[in-house]
Amino acid sequence: MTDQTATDTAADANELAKAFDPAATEPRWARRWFEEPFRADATSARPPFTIVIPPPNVTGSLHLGHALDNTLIDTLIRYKRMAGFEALYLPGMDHAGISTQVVVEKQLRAEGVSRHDLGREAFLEKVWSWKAESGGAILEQLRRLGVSADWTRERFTMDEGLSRAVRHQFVRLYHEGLAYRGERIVNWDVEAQTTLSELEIDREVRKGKMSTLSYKLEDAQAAASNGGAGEILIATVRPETIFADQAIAVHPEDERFAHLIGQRARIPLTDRFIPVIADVAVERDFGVGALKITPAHDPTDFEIGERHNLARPSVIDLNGKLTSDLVPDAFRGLERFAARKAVVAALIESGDLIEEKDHDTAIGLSERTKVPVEPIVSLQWFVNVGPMAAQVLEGLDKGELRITPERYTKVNRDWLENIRDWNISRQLWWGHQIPAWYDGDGHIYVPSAENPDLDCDKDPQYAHLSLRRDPDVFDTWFSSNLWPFSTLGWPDESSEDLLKFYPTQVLVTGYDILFFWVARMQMAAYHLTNRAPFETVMLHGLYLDAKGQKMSKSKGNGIDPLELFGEYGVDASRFAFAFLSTGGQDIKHDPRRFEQGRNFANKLWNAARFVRMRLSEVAPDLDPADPLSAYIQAAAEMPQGASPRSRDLLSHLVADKSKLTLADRWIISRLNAVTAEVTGHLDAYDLGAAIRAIYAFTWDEYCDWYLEAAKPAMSAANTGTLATLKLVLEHILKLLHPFMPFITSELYEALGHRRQLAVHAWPEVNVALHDQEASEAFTRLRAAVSAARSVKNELGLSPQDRLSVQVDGEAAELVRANARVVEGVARVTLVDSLEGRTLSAVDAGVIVRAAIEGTVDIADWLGKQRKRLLELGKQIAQAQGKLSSENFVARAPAEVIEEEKRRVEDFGAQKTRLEEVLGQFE
RNA sequence: GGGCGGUUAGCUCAGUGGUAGAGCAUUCGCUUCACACGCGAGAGGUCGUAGGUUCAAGUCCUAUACCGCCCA
Repeated sequence: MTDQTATDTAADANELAKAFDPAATEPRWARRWFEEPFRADATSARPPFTIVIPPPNVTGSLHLGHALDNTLIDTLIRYKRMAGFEALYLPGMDHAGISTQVVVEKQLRAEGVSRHDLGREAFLEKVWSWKAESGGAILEQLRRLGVSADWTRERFTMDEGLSRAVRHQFVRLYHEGLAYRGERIVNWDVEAQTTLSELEIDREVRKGKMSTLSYKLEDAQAAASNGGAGEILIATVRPETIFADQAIAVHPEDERFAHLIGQRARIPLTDRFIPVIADVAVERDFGVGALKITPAHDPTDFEIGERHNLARPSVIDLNGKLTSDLVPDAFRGLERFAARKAVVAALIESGDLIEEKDHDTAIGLSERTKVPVEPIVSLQWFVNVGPMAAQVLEGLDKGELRITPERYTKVNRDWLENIRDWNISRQLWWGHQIPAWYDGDGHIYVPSAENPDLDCDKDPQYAHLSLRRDPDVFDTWFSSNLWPFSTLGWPDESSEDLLKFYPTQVLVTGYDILFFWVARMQMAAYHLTNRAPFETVMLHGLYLDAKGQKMSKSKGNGIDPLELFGEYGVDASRFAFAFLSTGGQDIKHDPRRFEQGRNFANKLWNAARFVRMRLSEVAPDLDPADPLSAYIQAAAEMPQGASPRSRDLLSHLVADKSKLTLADRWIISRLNAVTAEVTGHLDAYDLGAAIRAIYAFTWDEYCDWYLEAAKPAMSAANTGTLATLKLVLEHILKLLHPFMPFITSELYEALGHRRQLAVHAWPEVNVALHDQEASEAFTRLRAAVSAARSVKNELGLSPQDRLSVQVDGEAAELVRANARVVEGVARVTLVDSLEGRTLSAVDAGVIVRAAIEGTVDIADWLGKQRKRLLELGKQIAQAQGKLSSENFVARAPAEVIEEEKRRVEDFGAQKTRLEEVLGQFE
């Protein structure tokens, strides 16, 4: 379809639009890259370069963080594809268990329905239809972003293949003894009705109360030993849980309480007595120094309870309500926070509340529902991740995996070193149902290692049993941790894709999911595939709002990427993302960066438009037999062999410099240097530096200087200049393509190419293109032009006014030899001599003079020159100071010393001339 | 409590040892035949503070202040 599509384009219109219009260009390419995806070939001989997308959650649509992620990924992928790699950008999405279920439940609630009203099957149907909707929106956004993903390989974490991978992971971990079922204290989300892992909880400090309660000692003797006080005071922030108290704990070395250890005290509002125990976990400085131990409702208490063999009755149910026979009737059935108030009131009434004071309490909130989590004791599935973490740490030691910015390696390590068992079961419906079955006696049945795919209730060996499958599903990260290899065919280890594209080269993601996702992928990959899942982890910063705050739905400060795309264009947005991404720093939103991208796109568009116009004007006068002319004329890409390839053309051009002007030689030399620079930055994954280099070269050098300098030579007689114009522009398009794929593809086509730019080769660096002489000479010409412009400005002339100037200095001869360029660009006329008083501008190697006519106010000019003189004096003194220091001369490298000497000379010469110029006004 | 990042021009940010940069804003002048989403000429920083290392420090080290983030 390539050729057919190409017909309906700007390439065939006679002229490009005056301004770049993203809306007129982007949809066509976006559609093309989606409909004809960049397929990666597992059988190719090219070296692989793989990046798997951090799969977006199907909870809605993409935010700016995703747009940033995918821009960076696509830029690297497009670069590597051009550079000769078998580049695979593997797209897909995450079912995002709890997040998605919460979203759909919220929708249902708005309709007055609960998931239980629907039942599991009907509810899942709802979620799948939401997945289709959300997934479609995400896909559309990625499509608009122009990512060159291999859409034939799109994956979803609940695909058949990926679900199979999850099951294999679990079965294997179970038989290795790493996955187990046990009763532990877990974090319960009373709204979502599921457990949560540590990572799914946000800590927040809230204002609360700390209550000091009186627990009456059981016998009089104890009371006596307590200085007559018949009580022990404890501090708590959760008085409503006292009914589940199992002990009072004090620090073993706390003299205040030593005599009470072993005594018993009564729980207020009840008739039950609990022992006073000693445990080192008690903080002596907290409250009054004694704690009530409630194993079922606090993680620390749970641990203390385990050490002392305490029972762990629960008094709060899964809905967060007080329950159990232990709770007095008055409070039974109350919601936990209401219960707290009621219990406090009762304690005041009974006189057991000694004190209540303000206290900042750290509480855990469910990341998804924002509800305070309730620690509860429950039978759940866990993974002992210690051994897996150890494998990753070993790999990090061996340097098998690089993280950039490097500082995150330590963060990664610290987390792995202090890792705790991972609760992987969730009481949700949306997700991978756990492949574990139970019989009536509570025995566990898990598929065999030999045949993990066979359900236990279909396994003939268990036919005599009545098995019930665990209704729970896995934590969503228990599937996304397999993403880099499950998407490539694992557990089928002979999968062609897996063999070719795994391990992947880079993982690009925000540092905020280093623990959630990156570390878990590391562990799964090392354990299940015996290797690191990626060579490099490239972490970028978070995309913050203009005030520097995290964007969030609740704050309503989010910015929709589509709005930015609409306002500035996708290329401009991608430019901004690349430009802003430096060193993993957080990114504060700044519309000015998007404007810069838009302006840059327009600048490039107009440069191309200009070049194209000039070339088509002269094309009829050219001889098609000449290869350069043929290249210039080409309205369509020449058939293979008829036209030299562009890099050969460049070599051809510089081989015969007679056809080139100084400006041509200079820009080709600069192009080569910039190509080397950009390539180096891209290889180092420093996209910000790369785009900056391209931007500066395109705007400041190609447009501002080269195009202006080339204007006088744009005639049919100068095939060298015409070819240089086109060649350098095409190279710019190639260098820029990974960053701004739409406009570059469009312009490349408009310059007569049929094959889309994305599949062309990356420009090579060629030392033969370096031209020191031209670089130095053109720098002098630039100085002459700038000086001439400065003089015109001082004289208050309009740019179009012609001014006669006289040029002196070392570079005078060079300037005269290139008079046409200097006269054209600066709009001056070079003359040999001038009458009367003159006003001058001095720059490196040149002094440009113009006659002062009439009543020009030169006070301003004189002031500037004097200031300049002072500056020069300072610079010279500084350089001379260094040169006269024995230490400097003895220790500094020779080239640095040479540089300082050169400065003294250069500045000295300028100073002399300035003094001379000013002398005539003394 | 532990760890990390930031502090550079009015604003937002680049810049890891050798003459301080960009975009925007600002001053002056321009409908110069690619571009006013533009062109030219300017102005504007003792690089948070205090020490130190070095021939040489925005850049390396130490301390410190303030802002932000992560973990407990």
